[in-house]
Amino acid sequence: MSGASIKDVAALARVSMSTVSNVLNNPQRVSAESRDRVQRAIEQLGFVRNAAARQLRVGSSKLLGLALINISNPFFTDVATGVEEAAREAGYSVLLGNSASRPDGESGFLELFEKQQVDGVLIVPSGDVLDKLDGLRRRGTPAVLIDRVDDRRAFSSVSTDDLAGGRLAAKHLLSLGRRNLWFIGGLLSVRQMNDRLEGFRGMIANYPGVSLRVETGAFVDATSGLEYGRAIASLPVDQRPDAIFAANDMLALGVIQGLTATGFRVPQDVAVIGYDDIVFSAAAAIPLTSVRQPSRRMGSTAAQLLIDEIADPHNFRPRSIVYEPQLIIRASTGDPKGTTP
Amino acid sequence: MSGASIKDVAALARVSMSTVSNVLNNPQRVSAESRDRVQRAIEQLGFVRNAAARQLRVGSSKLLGLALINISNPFFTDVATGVEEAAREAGYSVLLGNSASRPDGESGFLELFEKQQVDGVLIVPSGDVLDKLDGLRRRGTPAVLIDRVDDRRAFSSVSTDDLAGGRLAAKHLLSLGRRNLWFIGGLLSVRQMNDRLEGFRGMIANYPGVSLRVETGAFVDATSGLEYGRAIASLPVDQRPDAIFAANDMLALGVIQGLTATGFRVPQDVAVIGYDDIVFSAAAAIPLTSVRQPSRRMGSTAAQLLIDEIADPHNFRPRSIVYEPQLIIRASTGDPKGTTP
DNA sequence: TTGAAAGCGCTAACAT
DNA sequence: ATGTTAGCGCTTTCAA
Repeated sequence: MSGASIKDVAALARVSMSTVSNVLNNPQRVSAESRDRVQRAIEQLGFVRNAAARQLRVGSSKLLGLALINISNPFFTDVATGVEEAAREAGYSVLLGNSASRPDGESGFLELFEKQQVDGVLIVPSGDVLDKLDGLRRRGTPAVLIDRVDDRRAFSSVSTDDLAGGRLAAKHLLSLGRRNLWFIGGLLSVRQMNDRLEGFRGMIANYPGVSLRVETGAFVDATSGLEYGRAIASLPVDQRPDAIFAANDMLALGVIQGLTATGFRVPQDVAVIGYDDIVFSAAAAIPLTSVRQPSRRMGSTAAQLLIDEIADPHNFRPRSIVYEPQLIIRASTGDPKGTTP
Repeated sequence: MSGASIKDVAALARVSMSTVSNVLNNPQRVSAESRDRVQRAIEQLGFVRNAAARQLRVGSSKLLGLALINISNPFFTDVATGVEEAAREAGYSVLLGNSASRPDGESGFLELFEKQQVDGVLIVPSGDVLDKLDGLRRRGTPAVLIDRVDDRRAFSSVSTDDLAGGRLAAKHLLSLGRRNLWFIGGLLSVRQMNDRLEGFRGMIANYPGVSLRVETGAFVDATSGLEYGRAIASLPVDQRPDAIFAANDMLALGVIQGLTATGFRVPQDVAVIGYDDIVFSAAAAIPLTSVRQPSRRMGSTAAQLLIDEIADPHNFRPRSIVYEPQLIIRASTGDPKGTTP
């Protein structure tokens, strides 16, 4: 029924437990003959090393924890793909946590990660987890932030310049002649959100006669976007926007659906711009203009930073890597062909 | 530096290790006073239980392993969301594995799962893993298949009737008057693929004068779809399809992009139908007709089956739950409005 | 109600 | 080259 242990393998191969262990960890120290016998015994018994026991003894699990806000958003799965690539190359596996699935969100996962003795944590923070991460680090588990920086520069981070991203979006909409702008996003306590808004606002400040309305809520998914889009129809005409900056593409795609469902034309009546440039934005009904983040690269870079820190915790200096966002113009803000890749 | 152990907590609270353990596992057996002291010590030290040690002793990890083919496909993340919901309710956490990220694919993950001592495995199988799963079960780890059945009925499974799905697709295209049909999919050794094709083929057999061409390859993602779509332009006119059934929506979305990029009109020149009905299909440039699978429910049902089996392995009887697929008609096969939700 | 001690499976220091 | 043994942190009898 239950799995075979090193003891069983040793008995079958007529060697000691440490020889089996050496076959597993230092094959060169073992004679070819014993090695063969052990290998055969392992196969015969279907022996699989018990990681719990190994971890307990060695202290390291060769596991990285990755806490994501929402696994349904392709931006995050791209990040995850990047993380997995870099992790695999360095011999690590990744424990993927989807905060949305837990009532206690990301901090629930941090605790799971710590219990599971991961060697390090990667996190796309939404709530206020920095204190928790401090605790983790004090107890020996390093962490790297993805998608936002740590103002105190205590943790390494890999992010995109969200202030610049917000400015890019504003500049583009303003250059199109739009003057009644809306920002739609999630909680402004989430740093990324706030920065995108601040960049947006800052650029607008240079233009007199432009109005900005800020709509924020708890959710930033397609469904909530749809509701925002629909709600606009019931507003007095003079309160309607002629352009919307949505804090991520899922939200933007939903907003467009809501707008078109209630008879608005995008971009003629309302231009819409998103953030992240997820893969589906290019192929959307109305191809979406978006501020692109190099999601996959962010993931692999962050994993690399973390792995370096794990390998040499003493010489560790926090590093903040900030990528430049890139504006991808498509039909949702007026590119007539909408064919930009 | 490194984390505190039960021993440290015991020392600080001036009780024995077993009392600390009891506070953690059987609080009612401990006097209120000791409980308080222990709780304070735990907080003061930032103590977090070492899961490795606990697992080693108890044998159970309260972890479920979920092996997915490709985390970038929303169908799979929907399944994962369902799994996580059901798992969480039952007190389990899930270890999410993305086969695409490993050279050894899913079997690499099965080994990781076994090493990590998961209590059970959920898998959307692509390769031939049934032998591996047999081994796992023999060693005490049950498994449930998602998205396909086990012909030998040795494992429980949750799937959609892919034969029926294939027939649904064929019937729809034929009713539209299409006569030169293509099937585009991945490896036919993958059971789901093969069934979708067989259902498709079976329905076509009832119609004389209809041609079927089958194109299969290693990948079933948007990129490979794009290439298939493009390639059609370079074919002699009499060899071109007037309808394409793609084995999943990612592929279908890619095919449409490839077709439109080379000047074909969808659905006028070529109708395209996908499979899964991922969330982005409704909002695509040309809204995609698709065969819907209840992805999230499949995930939660599968997790439930697995958890039941873990709870009572002796009374276990394999169960196969098969959902009926549903045809969702949109513009890519001619619905003029393309507004079906 | 509490404590002492054995042992889960593995590795690593030490001995042979 | 191989074997013996202690111990990682926890839970769980069993005794007190």
